[in-house]
This record gives sequence, structure tokens and C-alpha cells, in this order.
Amino acid sequence: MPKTLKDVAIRAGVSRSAVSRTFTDGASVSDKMRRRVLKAAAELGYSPNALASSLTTGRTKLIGLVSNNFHNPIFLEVFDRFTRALQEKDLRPLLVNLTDETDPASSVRMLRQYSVDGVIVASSTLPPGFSKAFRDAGMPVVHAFGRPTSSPEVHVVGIDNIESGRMAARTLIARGYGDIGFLGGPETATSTQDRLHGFLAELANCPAIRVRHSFAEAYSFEAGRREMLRLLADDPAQAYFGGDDVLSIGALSAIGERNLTVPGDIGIIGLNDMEMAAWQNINLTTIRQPIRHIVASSIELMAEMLKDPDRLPESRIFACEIVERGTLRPLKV
Amino acid sequence: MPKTLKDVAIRAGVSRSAVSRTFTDGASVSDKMRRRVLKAAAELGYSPNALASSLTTGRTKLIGLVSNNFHNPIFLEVFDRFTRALQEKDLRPLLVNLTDETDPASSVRMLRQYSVDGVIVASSTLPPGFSKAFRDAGMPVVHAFGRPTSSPEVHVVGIDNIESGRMAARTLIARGYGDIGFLGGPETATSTQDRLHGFLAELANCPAIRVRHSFAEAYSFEAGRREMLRLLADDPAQAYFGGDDVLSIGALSAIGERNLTVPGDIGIIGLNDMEMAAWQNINLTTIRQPIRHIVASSIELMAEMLKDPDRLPESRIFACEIVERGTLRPLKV
DNA sequence: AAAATAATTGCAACCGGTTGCAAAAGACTT
DNA sequence: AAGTCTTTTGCAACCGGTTGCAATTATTTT
Repeated sequence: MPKTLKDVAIRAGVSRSAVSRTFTDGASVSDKMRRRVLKAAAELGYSPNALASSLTTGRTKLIGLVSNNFHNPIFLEVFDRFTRALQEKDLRPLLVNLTDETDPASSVRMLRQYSVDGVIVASSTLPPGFSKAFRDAGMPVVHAFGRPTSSPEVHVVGIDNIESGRMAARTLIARGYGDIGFLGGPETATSTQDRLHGFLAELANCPAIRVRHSFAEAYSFEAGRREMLRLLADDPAQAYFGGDDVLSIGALSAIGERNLTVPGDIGIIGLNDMEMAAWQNINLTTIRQPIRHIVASSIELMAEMLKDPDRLPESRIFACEIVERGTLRPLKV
Repeated sequence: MPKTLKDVAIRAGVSRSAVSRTFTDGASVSDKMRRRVLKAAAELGYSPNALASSLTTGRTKLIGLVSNNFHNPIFLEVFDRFTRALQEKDLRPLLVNLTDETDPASSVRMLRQYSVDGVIVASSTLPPGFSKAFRDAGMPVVHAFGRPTSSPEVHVVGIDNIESGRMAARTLIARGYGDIGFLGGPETATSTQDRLHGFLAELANCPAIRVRHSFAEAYSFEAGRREMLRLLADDPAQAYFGGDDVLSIGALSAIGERNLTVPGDIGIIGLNDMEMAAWQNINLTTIRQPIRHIVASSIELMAEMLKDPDRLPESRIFACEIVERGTLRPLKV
């Protein structure tokens, strides 16, 4: 039913090439011709078929937006920002939800079938194998919220998790806590490992402070809550660095359930600064991950890649900042 | 760089049709032929170009997933479920983020350019004009979380907001509250209007109960909080039906900030049963919207539409249920 | 073993566009 | 007004597939 190039050409009494050219910018068409074609096109309600043209041009303007984080509320914001930014650049997000069962090979196949122009992997928990698989299949890749390294195999945009671990440690030290815990996300996630690493490294300078660590099973409310309940049952630390905000909020809940107060009995600092952290009935002190910048930078990098696919992979690291709210005791002066 | 049909045909020493048929199920190919082709294809790492084939078959297996709800956490779950369900059916979600500026015409154009096979509109706040615009452009449409009517113009899957308003009212009446408020979402949203309508209708049977209503500016934490702060400043009701969960949580926060207790001083019942409602430090009594079923049913309907585009538009209404938690006083016996 | 029937294969046209190239049309010189 | 240089236009081939049709091959029937 939709009108085609040919319909317009016939109606305007011109060649198909002429019509094609009026809808291709940079092509050689006289003003007279253009007007004539546009008139006919408008009368027919024609709009060019992007898929057909992709056949010859080799560009679909489709970008695979790949993620496995469909349970962490901050990713709603991430998707919001990514989709808007892509739309503004006249690109379309083809959303791919990586479940535990999906293997890299099949997602590669899928994205190749739709000849996406590039792939944005948005995940802090996905093993690097995925991004590499996409790259090996010849697609431009940007891994947002990934683990930046000094010799990246694909473009990575994210934060320095080691540094953010140090930052958390410094903050807790400055508050005068003498017994500190790291309540991490899943032990296998590289982000968890890096944060722990930085955290311990910083605390190594303070032999007087007691340090311990443990891991929740996931970056989730329930996992954080369960792990905190376990910790509370047996000699808890004075303050914890929670793996991320949602996990920390779970921990806060556990503390409340045991009728302990925050920050009176136990302090907590999270990571992400998700919207909820600012809610007055949560009011979580946390380390802000600059989502906005990470997204913007990833998009920018993707745009560059589309122009020059051979661009060398690059790591872009953004600084985090402490957001002071109400879950740590005040600074000692 | 990617291999084409022709490459495989040459390598296998057969015609291009033969290769095409091997990858089209239901086509006539001998086993011998198929094995030969598959071998060559595997050696070359070939996978068919879905876009090219869409040209002749007229099906892209692309489904537009259109929403403007990128701020309500329940929609992360909605997207999760939709994308998974689509993937299982071998369909691909093309995500469209409707911002306040986007008009129906341009989204229609966009979806037409990519010849999507169908459009799922996932939104409780989008005016019906959007879905109609898609339908008028000849695309199969399902509006999930829309407002079911008795003479739908497109397929609509959702809940009966009037009935859920009644349900909230009945619940509050049964708890013996004598002074009840409706704290709605944006006044213009049809869902708000319907819920209020049902709410008032049910309470009309109880002249002894005092009833008032007001509206928050959005379905958001901050809007709910602000409106509740306003209400608390001047003679609040004993219990409120909050427009949705996130708004209700904002209201809870406001109540806490004024050092009042829930359900001691004020009761709250929400709507949606988002994940957070079950968090122990929130523990919101609410009306559950059966997201899972709404999504599944929408997908099912879409699948039917793909088979038979002329299917008559249908409204599917799902029942809600009360989820008892801790923000209402106990039932009077 | 020949005839009848069924299954498989290749040819060629087509899907809706793009684009290199040569012919046609305009603009500019002199 | 004829000749030269640009710009515009249409032709035709191509992008990576699909599919109706006729020719070929395999299978079944008698």
C-alpha cells in the first residue's frame, strides 16, 4: 500500500533517479525539479524506504542498543538518554535484551541480519567477550559503563572503579570510622573487583582501621538486604560501602528492620546516585556516576566511528563525585 | 565485507535460489542440497540479510515499541518483558522514545521509513491520537496500558481504571476511614479521570464519609511529595488513594518528613505494585496492575494482527487485585 | 520398462531504492 | 550565432535477497 519511488516518478512525470535525488542531500537536482517532485510526493504521501536504500548505501542508521541491565532502575534513565540522543542524530535504537541464556554468537548473528551500523553495549556487568564479539564481526562498538583499561579492545566509556573505591574509603576514613566494611555486588563482576581493590588499597594506609568485605549475590535490593541481615546477625562494622545504590537501599532496609538507625548505628555510602537516592525517605549518601556524560560521550564516540570505522579504540574515564546526604555521620573537624 | 547469497551460491556451486530456499522454511529443497549449502554458508560465515529479504517478503520482523514513560520505574520492567517476549517470537523491538516535542506525524513517518510490521504503544499517559495515527498509516497497532473502551479504534490492553478506583474506595471504606482523599496523577490523564470517577461513584453510596480530591502534577515521586506536603499543611484526610505507586511513595516521604506515621496518622493505598512497593522500608499497600499479563496479551494480540491485519480492534481488560502491606490500618472486624 | 506423478532446481523478473556515466539542456564566451 | 564549459537529467546496472514458472530429475505406478 505505501507509495514508492516509482509512483512519485510517474505522477511527477520524471525519472526515478530524479525522485531519488531529491530525497538524497548533496545530489544534483535543479530547484524546479525538486519542487515538482516534492509536490507529487506530498500529494501521494510518499516517504522513502530507509531499508531499501540501505541496500545500496550500506547504512541503515540502525544502532544496536544491547544491555542486560533491565532490573536496575538507573538503566531506565540510561535508556531514556540513549534513545533520545540517538533520535536526535537521526539514528534508531534496535533494543537487544541480553538474558542469561543468550550467547554472544546469536546476538552477533541477529545484529548482522539487521545490518546495524553500530552497537552500543550499555552494561556494567557484561563480560568484555560480548563487545569483542561484535567488534570481531566488523561492527563499530562502544561499551558504555564498561571497564576502561589502558589498552582497550573496543571503545569503553565509564568510570574508574578503582578510584571510586578509594574515594569511598577516603570518605569513610574522614568520618572517623574505625571499622569499615565493603558490601560488594556479585563477586565476579569486574566493577565489584575493581571497587574492592581501590577500597582496600586506600585503607592499606590506615592500619588502625579494621576492614572486612563480603559480597551480595546481585546488584539488587533483595540481595543487599539479605547480605546486610546476615552481617547484622554477627558483629557488623560501623560503616559500609555498598556495591551500588539499589543494593545499599536494600541494606538500609535491613538495618531498619533490625531497629537500628542510620547513620547513628551504622553508616552507608552507595554508588550511582540513582534518582531514588535523593528521595527524602531514603536520602542516601553516595558516589555519583555521571550518567549523562557517559551517555553523551558514548554517542559522540559512536558518531565518530560511523565516520571513521578504523578509529583506534579508546577508553574514556569520567570522574565521580561524592553526594553528601544523610547516611553517614558528619565529618570530623 | 559480509558474505552474500551469491558468495555462498558460488562456493557451493549451485544457484542463488537454492541458497535462498535453504534459508527459507517451507521452501522446497532436497536434503542433499540443503547440506551442501549449509556447509558452504558455515565456511563463509554467512547469515542472510533480513532487510534485503524484507523488500520482497514485505515483512521486516521489526516492531516499533513506542513509549513516553521513561521515568516511571515500572516501565523498565515493561520494557524488559516486551523485549524478551518479542525476541522469543523472533521479532525485533525498534524503540521509540516519545518526548514532549515529538508529534504523531513524525513518529509515523519514522516508523514507516523502517517499514515496521507493527507498533506497540506502551503508555498509560499517551493520548489516543498517537495510536490512531499509526493505525491510519496502515500499521497493526496494540496500545498496552491504554484506556479500554467499548468501541476501541485500535487494540487496547489494560486495566479498568474505573473499577480500580472503586476497588480503592471499597478498601478504604472497609478499613473504617471516615475522611478519604483521592490524590491523583495529572488531571488531564485519562487514567486519572477514570480512577477518580470510579472512586467517587463507589463513595457516593456512603454519604457519611467525607471525600475530597486533588491532583499531583505528574506520576512522580516529587509531584506526590509536594502535593502531600500541601495537603498536610491544612487539615488532611485520614487516608488517601494515591495516583500510582511512585506518587504514593512521594506522599509517604512527605508524611515522614512531617513526623507523622503511616498508617497511624494517615493511610495510603497506591496503584501498580511496582517492585519498590514491596521493599520492606516502603511496604506500600497497593492495587496490583497485572503487568505480566498485559504484556503477554499485547504480544499475543500483535502476533494475531501480523497474521490477520484486518482483525477487528478489541479491548482486553485485566482485573487488578489488592496487595495488602503496611500502609493502611487493619481491617475492621 | 514405459508412463504418470511428484519433488527439486535454475532462470529471470522483481522488491524499492542508488549511482556512474553519457546525453541533453543551460549558461557563458567571444 | 556558434562554440565551450557546467549543470541537470535519464538510462541501466546494481544492492541482497525472493519467487512464479518451466525444465529437469527422482519416485511411483502399472
